[in-house]
Amino acid sequence: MRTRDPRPNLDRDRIVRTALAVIDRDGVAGLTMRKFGAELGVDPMAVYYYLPDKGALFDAVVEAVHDEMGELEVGPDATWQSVVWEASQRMRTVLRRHPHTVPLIGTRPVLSPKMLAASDRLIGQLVDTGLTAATALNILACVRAFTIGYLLIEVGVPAGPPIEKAGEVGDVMAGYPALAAGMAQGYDPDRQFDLGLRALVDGWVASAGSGH
Amino acid sequence: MRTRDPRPNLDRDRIVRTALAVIDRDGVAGLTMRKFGAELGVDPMAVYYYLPDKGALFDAVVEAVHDEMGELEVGPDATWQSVVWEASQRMRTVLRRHPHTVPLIGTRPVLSPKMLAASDRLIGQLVDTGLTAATALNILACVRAFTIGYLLIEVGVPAGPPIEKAGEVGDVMAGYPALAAGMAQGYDPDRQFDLGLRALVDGWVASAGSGH
DNA sequence: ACCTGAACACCGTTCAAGT
DNA sequence: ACCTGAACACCGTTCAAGT
Repeated sequence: MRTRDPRPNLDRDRIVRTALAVIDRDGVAGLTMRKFGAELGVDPMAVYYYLPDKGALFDAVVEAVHDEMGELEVGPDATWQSVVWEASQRMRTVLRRHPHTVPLIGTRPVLSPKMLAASDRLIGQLVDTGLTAATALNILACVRAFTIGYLLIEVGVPAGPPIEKAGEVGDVMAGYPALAAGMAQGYDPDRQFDLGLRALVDGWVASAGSGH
Repeated sequence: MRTRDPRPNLDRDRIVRTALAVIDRDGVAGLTMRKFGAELGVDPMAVYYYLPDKGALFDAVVEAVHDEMGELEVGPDATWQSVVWEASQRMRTVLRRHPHTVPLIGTRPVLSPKMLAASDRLIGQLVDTGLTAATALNILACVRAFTIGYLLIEVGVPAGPPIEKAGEVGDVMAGYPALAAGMAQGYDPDRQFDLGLRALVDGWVASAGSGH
């Protein structure tokens, strides 16, 4: 008895936004094309009119998440260190809003025009602060590796079937004194990350020069 | 007409070694329980006698790869920098032999006794060189993040269905001058990685002290 | 142009049964 | 103890068909 909307009730944007929402809620493995169709209120195969396959859907989600990072505005007195720092922190902030997408981001290097343009722009901004393009690319690759690698460990979302249980972590720690000592003060992932990022950025200056 | 071997022709070790070999050959998605049974020459369900499910098989593969890294022998004049450097390089070497396992390693933080013992040992070795346990854990986490993050980008193995094609990379680069300039000299992943790792290690000294 | 629905060729896993 | 085989409840995707 529902009136049918004569206009298409599906479009690429709605599909991608919904996919991201489903992944945020149910994880990557929780997004099946069949359940996804139900979520959208259409036949599961309707999605294939807009995207060739599930891989393309994942790539589109990766792009959507990257879009959420926006563009960096760089002041005239910015250093390359400040630009790199800001880029990394922003990536971290956005990915912590979408923890289930981290394995996707780390694993699907989308080479769409939009993604390439974003990289090109960022490298250009780094070059403007005095780096060579090659050095900019190098440090960006390293900082990205650190950022997503750290998030991967931090969120610890298994990509496949569930992980074997290992009992109470607290109990297990008893047999590993150095590990236990290291974790005695508790651990603050943000602080740890900041220390690592700072080391990576500052260390580049100390050991490799600033690109000229 | 074949004579049946009266002894079990399956054991956990053979299962795990074969699984790693299959993943090396066909990728993670190429390992299905049904094909895996055929590979082993048994009914697919035979594996379930030794491991509860596919996730446990993946965890066992992760452990097997970690085992391949072996233990670090640390001389009396070793610095924490040399220990961390060696641990990272060894991880990189082993994972480059098993590129398809990288997403698995990055995504399945196995907490088995063996893995915990290995971490405990390494932290202990770092403490012996003068670091506090907390600092050792922190820098280890950061170096691991960098190492697997870098490998993840480097090997670029899609975890899900195949990636959307983006035409010839060379052609596409035309519209992205900074990117093109950065890649003009070609790129040497080993050198890039070494620079990043060195920055991370040296930077830690410069900005956070050496733990006392 | 946009969506449906049946069909195909797969999956992982449970469970009772065989030896 | 160790392995089999049928069965269950799913998958992603193709393709012809509907409107």
